[in-house]
Amino acid sequence: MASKKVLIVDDEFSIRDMLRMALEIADFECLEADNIQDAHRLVVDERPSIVLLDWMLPGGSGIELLRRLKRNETTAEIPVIMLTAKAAEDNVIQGLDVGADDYVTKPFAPRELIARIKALLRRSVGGDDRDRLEIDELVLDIDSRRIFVAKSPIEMGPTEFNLLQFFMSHPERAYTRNQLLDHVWGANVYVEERTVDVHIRRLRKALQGGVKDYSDLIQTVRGTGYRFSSKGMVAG
Amino acid sequence: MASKKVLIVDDEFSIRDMLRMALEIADFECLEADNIQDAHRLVVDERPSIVLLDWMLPGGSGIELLRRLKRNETTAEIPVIMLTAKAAEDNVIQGLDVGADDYVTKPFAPRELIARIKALLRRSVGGDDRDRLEIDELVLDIDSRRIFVAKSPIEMGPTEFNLLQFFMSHPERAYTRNQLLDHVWGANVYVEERTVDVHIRRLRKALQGGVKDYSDLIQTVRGTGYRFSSKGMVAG
DNA sequence: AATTTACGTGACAGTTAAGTGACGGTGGCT
DNA sequence: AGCCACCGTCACTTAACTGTCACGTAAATT
Repeated sequence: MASKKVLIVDDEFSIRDMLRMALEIADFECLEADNIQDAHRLVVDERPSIVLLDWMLPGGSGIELLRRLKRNETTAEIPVIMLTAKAAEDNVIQGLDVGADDYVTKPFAPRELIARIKALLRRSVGGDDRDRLEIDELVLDIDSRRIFVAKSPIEMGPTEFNLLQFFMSHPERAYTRNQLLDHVWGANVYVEERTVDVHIRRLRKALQGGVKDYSDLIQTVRGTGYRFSSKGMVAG
Repeated sequence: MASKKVLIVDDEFSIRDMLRMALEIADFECLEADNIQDAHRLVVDERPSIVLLDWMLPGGSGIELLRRLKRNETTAEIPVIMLTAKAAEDNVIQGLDVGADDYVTKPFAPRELIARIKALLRRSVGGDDRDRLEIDELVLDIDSRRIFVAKSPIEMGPTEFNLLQFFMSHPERAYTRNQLLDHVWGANVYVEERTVDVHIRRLRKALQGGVKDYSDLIQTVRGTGYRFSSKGMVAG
């Protein structure tokens, strides 16, 4: 198995260091962040297989990040393990409610943590989650984060990829620009509605680039927004 | 899963907020109300798939709303889950009598609540859950905002779509031009009555465009306005 | 049958929404 | 630092839809 990426989010250097060491011994690749902004960016850009999230962080508590991740379609599936001080049982409950998949109380034995990580990865990888979405000869490979048209890869930016992933997981449905912003960009980000148009255009352009032209899978719904649909596809 | 609308009726902001968060993570679309009047209006206008109803509300207790909903034919089918303080066992009995479909006592785990919501939706919706209106081979798909005639899509403008959606939700009934303006264009817009005629014509034309001609579902009621009716449809 | 009234229809111009190309800014990478 | 990819926004173009009119036609009224 290719080594899996683990994102460590903790503001204490010593803890990160200890975790990194334990994880690397267990053959995981490590990413680190000591604040929410970096962490979120790393999740989006690097798409780790799992996130270890400390509860207490400067600039917004861990639950804030957790909410953001779970609310966003493209990051919600990534398992999150909360790291929490022993006393704060309340937080555990709260965290599990918001969507954390497991928690470990400090101080913890690295062995235990790694066991839990492996358990979660087994669950998420082995489960019913499919790692690719396809329509006709258009294939979106979630694991490698690549798009193929008739077996050959086509290029697009991360946002276009996320947008397409969202569309392909929710076909035959019209979405407003704001809904797309919520699902693809994440709620509580502030960007103009019209920005969606531009990314739609970039995505369409990318979908034209391949051997086959799939750009009209993305349809404009005037007065509303956009829709992804394979209905009425012409064979050939 | 297609996202379903859930109406949260509770006067405490914190509870609403918590519920909204949990529900959005579970991919539900949320509506909120903190009083009976707003709640009732939202039920009628938005037609949520389910209502979460707090027992204690300012301006009339939750049971009042429950009665109103269950008494009305068009809202009676919407499942209602009561949210109730632990002590008040009596209320639960009373609520179930009046027609609540389930209840959850506070404090509750969001996971549990979501499980119940899903259970109820499964029960009431049955299998595949798409919002659509259909008459014979004419299908209006609300989710994708498309019209199909005999499975193939036909084109029309937004206003025509809205008009048809209104007609198909209110068949067998004559409406004056002004009523149509109110319902389809919205009150407080000022347009000429005759404008309706033009859109009716455009809609009829669109309904002729498909494989089958459905234009005479829209009938002129001379001296009054128009009516959508499937009565007297000719087979073939 | 003539007249009046209401609706149907095609055309038109103003308005609004979406498509598009360009640009500056940012952050990662070498 | 310098380069590169990408993002968000803007200004402008293009396309689509809207509302209204003028005129044609059908139905009621006389």
